[in-house]
Amino acid sequence: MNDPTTRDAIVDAADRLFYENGYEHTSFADIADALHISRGNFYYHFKTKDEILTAVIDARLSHTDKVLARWEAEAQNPAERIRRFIHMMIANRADIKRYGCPVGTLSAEMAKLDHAARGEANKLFALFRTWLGRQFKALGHGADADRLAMHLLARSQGVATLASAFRDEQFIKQEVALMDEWLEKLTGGSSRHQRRAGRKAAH
Amino acid sequence: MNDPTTRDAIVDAADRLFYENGYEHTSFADIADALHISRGNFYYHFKTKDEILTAVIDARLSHTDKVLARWEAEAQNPAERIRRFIHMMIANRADIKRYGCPVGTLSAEMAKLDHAARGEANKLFALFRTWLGRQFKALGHGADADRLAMHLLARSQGVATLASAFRDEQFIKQEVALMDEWLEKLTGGSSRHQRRAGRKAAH
DNA sequence: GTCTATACTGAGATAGAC
DNA sequence: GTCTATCTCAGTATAGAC
Repeated sequence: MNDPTTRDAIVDAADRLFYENGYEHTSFADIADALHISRGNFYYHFKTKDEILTAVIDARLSHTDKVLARWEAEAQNPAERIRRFIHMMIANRADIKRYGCPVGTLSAEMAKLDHAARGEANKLFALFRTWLGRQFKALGHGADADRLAMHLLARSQGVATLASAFRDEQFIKQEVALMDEWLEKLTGGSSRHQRRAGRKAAH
Repeated sequence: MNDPTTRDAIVDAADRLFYENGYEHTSFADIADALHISRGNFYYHFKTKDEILTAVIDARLSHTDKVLARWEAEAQNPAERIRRFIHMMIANRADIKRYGCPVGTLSAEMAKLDHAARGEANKLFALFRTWLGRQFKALGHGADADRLAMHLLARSQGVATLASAFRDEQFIKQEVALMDEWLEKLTGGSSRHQRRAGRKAAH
């Protein structure tokens, strides 16, 4: 905690390597080499690989928290906020094409390894789930809010999986357009007007 | 090739273990222990871990081929065949909940490892993709057949990912119902009539 | 706080006896 | 075809010098 730079650099590098190569496939040497630091120095900051994983997940959680709060603040209405979520896939399409979704692939790996951090990793999913659920509720879909949130999460996960398998960015754009349509229909086709009017609708 | 039993037993056990624990996380010892054979015997049949992986993928490919051919033969019309694909998720829901989709998780792991067998593993996806595409084409969606096939594949992948993350079988049923609706709409709501007219209902 | 040296473990792989 | 014994090497982890 005293000198955050080295520690933070380790977490950053580990975050990236876990995403690109997988948690298990990433060794201490890989992280140390990426930072040009020695393994000994490494162990001064983290005693075990699990500790790094926890730190990486925590960093992702707090980063996601901030992003969701920003979307909440910047976007005028729930439909627009949900659209931000959907269009995140466009912004990250190059990474998604190569490595899939960082949330989904980590969660899947933790499930296979039956790793202790599985619960922590899934909090990332839960974060999006509750946030999306809140938006759908605000749109007047109180009873179905969680179901809709899960549905949209699943759609994006599927898109990431296939885009990565077939290395196909175009597919991401196609499916994002379909999700936009779906959202449009859900908001009674009035969400663009709503945005302009600046109010939350109950359909 | 002379005595297929031991070799086949190895492929079977490896198939299961790769699915449940991941390829990288599965060691030779794990497979040997599962079969109660020695590691030496093991290496008589397969020289490297990659060889086993290739054998496992080949086995999955030929198995999938057979299943798709059976659906093609048993179901009366394209809509009914697509429904078989969708409902496969119900039949396998217990495994999906625990370990995700065998096709999607292997493909994702190969992508992260940047493994030589990535192309082979993705042939499993391609098999479903072309088969589904053929059904949609037969339904009269020639221009959109591949897009629809990819869309449906993505939906199922997403369902598997979320069902596994949240250990939620109910979610699979919910989403399967939505996919059924989607298919119904796509076939002009006439597919049930087709099925009833064609054949004894599958109960 | 950072480095070097080193111990320990398990996984991949081989040789050769039976 | 199957086994035991053994080798190598990468990955995890620790101790202690600077």
